[in-house]
Amino acid sequence: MSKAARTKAFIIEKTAPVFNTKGYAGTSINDLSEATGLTKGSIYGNFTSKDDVALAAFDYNLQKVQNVVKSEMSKCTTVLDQLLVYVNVYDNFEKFPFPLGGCPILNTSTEADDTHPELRKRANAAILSWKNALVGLIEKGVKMKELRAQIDAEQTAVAIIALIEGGIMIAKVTGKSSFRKAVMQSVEKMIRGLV
Amino acid sequence: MSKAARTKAFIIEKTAPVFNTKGYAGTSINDLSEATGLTKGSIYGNFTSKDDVALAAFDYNLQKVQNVVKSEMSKCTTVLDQLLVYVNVYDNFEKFPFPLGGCPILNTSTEADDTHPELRKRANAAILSWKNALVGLIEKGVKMKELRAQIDAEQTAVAIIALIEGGIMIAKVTGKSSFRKAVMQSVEKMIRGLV
DNA sequence: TTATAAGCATACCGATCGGTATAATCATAG
DNA sequence: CTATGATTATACCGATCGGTATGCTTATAA
Repeated sequence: MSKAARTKAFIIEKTAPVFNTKGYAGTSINDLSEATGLTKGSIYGNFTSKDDVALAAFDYNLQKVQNVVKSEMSKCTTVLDQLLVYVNVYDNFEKFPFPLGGCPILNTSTEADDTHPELRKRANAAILSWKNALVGLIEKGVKMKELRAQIDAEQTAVAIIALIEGGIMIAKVTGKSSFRKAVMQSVEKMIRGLV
Repeated sequence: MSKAARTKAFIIEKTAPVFNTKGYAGTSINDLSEATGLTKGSIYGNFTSKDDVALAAFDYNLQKVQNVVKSEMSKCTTVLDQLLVYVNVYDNFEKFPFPLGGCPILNTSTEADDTHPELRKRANAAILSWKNALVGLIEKGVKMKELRAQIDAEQTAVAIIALIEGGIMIAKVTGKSSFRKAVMQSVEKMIRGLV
């Protein structure tokens, strides 16, 4: 790993939480300098623009979330347990290495949908792949006779994502994690209703 | 109504959609000038700061949403129908005079939760009052024997809000209103499950 | 060990940021 | 119709914005 690659990774690691809390428009190059301890010049030596850093930071934050879920899922054998991983993970948010500032998909989606096509594209892709993963999981469960046959996999998948993201948003702005936990109970009900 | 009051209302009306699409940090005073056709000086003649305009704009956008719901609810007699107003309204988003840029609660919450205490406070209050309205409605339904007695009103209310906000977010970033409609079907199921 | 390039800091660019002092213009009560 | 205060525009403030040109300082392959 070259020096440049290491510095680049270092910058991403340090600035990702800043972008995820302050947002794209709310984050200045100066913020990136402060977060890394590097000067503006050295940041622009490794990235071509603020956009460039922001996109890499989003990818990093998203990876972090996906790693948590993937890691927990690998411990499960049944489809039901795999689906319940989401409940577990988002119910115990703080126990996992989650990105500072909450869910990057939620944050990036709401900021970028009207303002930043490239970031929006990434958030869009993240949602679609999440949804497809859920649909695949549910269909697998149906095939394995773990879940009922008459399930609308697509509708269920989108509802689960909406509940999770909505729950995160509510808990974050109210400062009450109990709201997130309440929503996760609804997610659990919904998942157990698939059996 | 004095000239000043009319101008103030005019500024709010014209800038509210700008704040709701570009966000607080992403909106400049120059944007406000362009949106109103007024110069910076005259905006600061009616408001003390950018914050001042932003807060008023949020209130305006929130009012707009609440008016739609209130107006539709007044046409309903049963609690069930009143609850289903949310499904109807958010399913047919485009047919109602909704604020440009989507749900102001969602937009403001995700941007301001880590950055802007005053805006966050307002978004927080909006969520809580929405939740309380739902809880009140559900409890009324239980008392009137319209709904089952064993309902966890609080949990149901939070779940409905989470579904709606999550659904809006997903639909907005993907550009597929069908996702929002799918989520609203889940909300309808949830509500009909209360009977 | 030394040549050479890659990596980083300093200093600067024009533009725009939020905000204000002051002058011109307008509405309105007497 | 005029006086007066309220309202709006002009012009400007220092600070910060994203970005860059230019050197100094390192890492690294020969």
